[in-house]
Amino acid sequence: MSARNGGDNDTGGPVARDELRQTPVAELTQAQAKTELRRLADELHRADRKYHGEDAPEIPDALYDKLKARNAAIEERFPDLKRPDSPSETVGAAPAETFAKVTHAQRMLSLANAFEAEDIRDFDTRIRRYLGLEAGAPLSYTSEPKIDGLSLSLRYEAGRLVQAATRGDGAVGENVTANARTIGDIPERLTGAPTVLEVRGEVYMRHADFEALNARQAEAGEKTFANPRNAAAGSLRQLDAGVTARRPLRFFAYGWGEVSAPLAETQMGALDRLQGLGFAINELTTLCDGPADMLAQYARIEQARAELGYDIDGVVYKVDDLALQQRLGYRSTTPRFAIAHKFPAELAWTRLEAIDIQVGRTGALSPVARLTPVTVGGVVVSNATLHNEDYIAGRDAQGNEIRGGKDIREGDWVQVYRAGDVIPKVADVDLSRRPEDADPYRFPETCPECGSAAIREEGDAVRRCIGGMICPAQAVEKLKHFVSRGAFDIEGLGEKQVAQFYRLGWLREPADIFTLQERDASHRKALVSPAERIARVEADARPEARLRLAEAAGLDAWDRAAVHARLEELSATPLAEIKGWGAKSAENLFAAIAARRRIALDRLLFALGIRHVGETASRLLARVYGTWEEFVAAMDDAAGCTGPAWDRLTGIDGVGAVMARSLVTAFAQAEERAGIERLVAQLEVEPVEAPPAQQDSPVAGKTVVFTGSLEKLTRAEAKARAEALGATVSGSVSAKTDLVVAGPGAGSKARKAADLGVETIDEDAWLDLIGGA
DNA sequence: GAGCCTCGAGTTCC
DNA sequence: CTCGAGGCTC
Repeated sequence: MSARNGGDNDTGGPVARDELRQTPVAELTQAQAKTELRRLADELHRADRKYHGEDAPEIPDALYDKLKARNAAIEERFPDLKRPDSPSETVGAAPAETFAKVTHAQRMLSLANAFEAEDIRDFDTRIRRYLGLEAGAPLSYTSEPKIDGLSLSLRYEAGRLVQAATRGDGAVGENVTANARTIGDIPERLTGAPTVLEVRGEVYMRHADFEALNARQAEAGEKTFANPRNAAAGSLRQLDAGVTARRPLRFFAYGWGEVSAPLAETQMGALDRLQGLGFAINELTTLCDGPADMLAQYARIEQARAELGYDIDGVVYKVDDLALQQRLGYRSTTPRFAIAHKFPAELAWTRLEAIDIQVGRTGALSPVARLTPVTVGGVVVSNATLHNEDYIAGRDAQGNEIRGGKDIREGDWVQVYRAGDVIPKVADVDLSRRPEDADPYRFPETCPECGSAAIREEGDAVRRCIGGMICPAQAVEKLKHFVSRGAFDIEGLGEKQVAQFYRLGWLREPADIFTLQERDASHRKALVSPAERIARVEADARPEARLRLAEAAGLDAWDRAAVHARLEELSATPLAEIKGWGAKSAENLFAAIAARRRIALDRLLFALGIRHVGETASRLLARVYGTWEEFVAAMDDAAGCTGPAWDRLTGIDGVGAVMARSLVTAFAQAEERAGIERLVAQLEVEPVEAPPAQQDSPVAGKTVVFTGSLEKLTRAEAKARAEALGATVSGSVSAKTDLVVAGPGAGSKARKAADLGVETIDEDAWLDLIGGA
């Protein structure tokens, strides 16, 4: 147990023993319960307040946990007595359901990965080439262990910690300020820091602390964590900062975001500066003078790994010179000046019990390995992806043998690892342990969910079910996609609910969502009769199909008559009276659905789930066509895959022939089109304003060319923005070009611009010109 | 036509 | 997170 955690329950002293001699919860009277809840609330709140900044907490952690457990038990037995200030809710700060979102002043990027020595040498070569350095020129890098925790950005203004945010998707994270303040390694105040300073680093948990925490959790009857990283993540993301305060979290600083004044001229200098300000910097951080030195340092850190006392998953190298870092800049998701050299993934052998096929929303048949559960990298894995047909067969997309041509069979012993420490994959097969009766796996040529043909297009890696909305798996996945975050994002209608409603026959397609309330009011929710639902699953050879329907109907086992009766009953029962719903949640659901009848064009386009058309493409299309009517007309006009409408579509930067054909086909096919029309009939589609071409912008009427890589904008965005400001964007530089915006890596176009005497500026200058935002 | 970069789609476990 | 494939640049 760490020094920070007061002690074990048996060291709790008289108070603890007294607490434990309480009346069992089951025997409490109402009045006793009420009194005790008040006392527990007082005590726990006081403990939470006292905990911060004092060496010795008022009560030991084990007792704190017991009091909290008792409070929860009493609340469970007497829910009506639960206090408004219940300690089981958020302590201190105003109760919040989730963390507030925080937009990072500077994006928190991830790092490119390297696995081999070769990758590191390539990294060095690439950087030298990019910077135009000669082979022998000196170039140093910092190296430091890559801590296996979660990244955190700390914002200090005038030396005070004002905000702590998780990485999130890099652009927007979660505000965990109250929690970060409870971490001992994170200073509340800095002296001598720039006015604005964002410190970035990793929150982690030491092995010993992790084990002590798990022991405590187990004793308190709460869930234990699979590994220190999960424990650290789970602890930081507590809505109750009082809980975080009791978790032994630590913090290493490794970088920074926005700063009002430079920290130093080198990476190493900046880290020293951060250390001087009071941050912990990893003690294994060193300076390397080239790839050979970096690899030697990698070997040293790998050696030291087992003794460190905390998890690391590789080594990070960064160009030391900050001016060079700036010249190298960033790609869309990673800096060019840094790379993470990952340790080999942990491997584990286990038995492949079965190969199952899942059907996705596009009809893709994906094989999933069902494994005898095995621990890999601290997590128990029982499923793993097998990618596709070729991967199982031991062939690559060109039909060449891979992995020595070992085909994977049910019953085999397979080697599993977690790619990027997350996604379990099957890496290898032990042929010597293959059972004699193992047959080569035959990839199905019909859809296991609906029996339709599953066809593999020429040159495609995946086999797809052609059943469309006939296929229950595709229908459910389409519905899930429809309600997902970037699409309709209907509160109270998540994956579980749509799957359930589909099984009950209440929803067949997205349009049905908007008629649900009406059907609910008339006590006839089912669009598919119970008899039909039952016939459907009885036609399915797999017993789990029946079981799933029975479960959706709220039964434990398949019994045709009972299922039929339940389906009838549920269809006729208002949602508000169905178990697990209630008046308020039903009301909220219908309100949320109604609120989404008005939907922005880009969300609608994404929600349709047309192949190759994702979030980004939907946004582009919406900006170009503006309104639903305009968009549909364009799809119809382009149906022949030729003509001006087709040219306009494929002329959009980011839309090629494949996506265009996919779009046009979706609107031309009678059934798919009818489904779309049924949906849109329920909606009011908000136009997306292609910001009106401004006549007065500094670039209005000019011809602009973008070249090289842009860092703050995608090319498509840059083009759209420039056009919105009245500029014409061209692909090649000519005498007619007014302005060239050249990012790093610009080649022939920048040279041509120089030859022609065309004005050339960099991306930042461009953003200044058009007014930033 | 090759090579790079980004997007889309599919994946697991908590 | 990773793979595959689409789309763009050179």
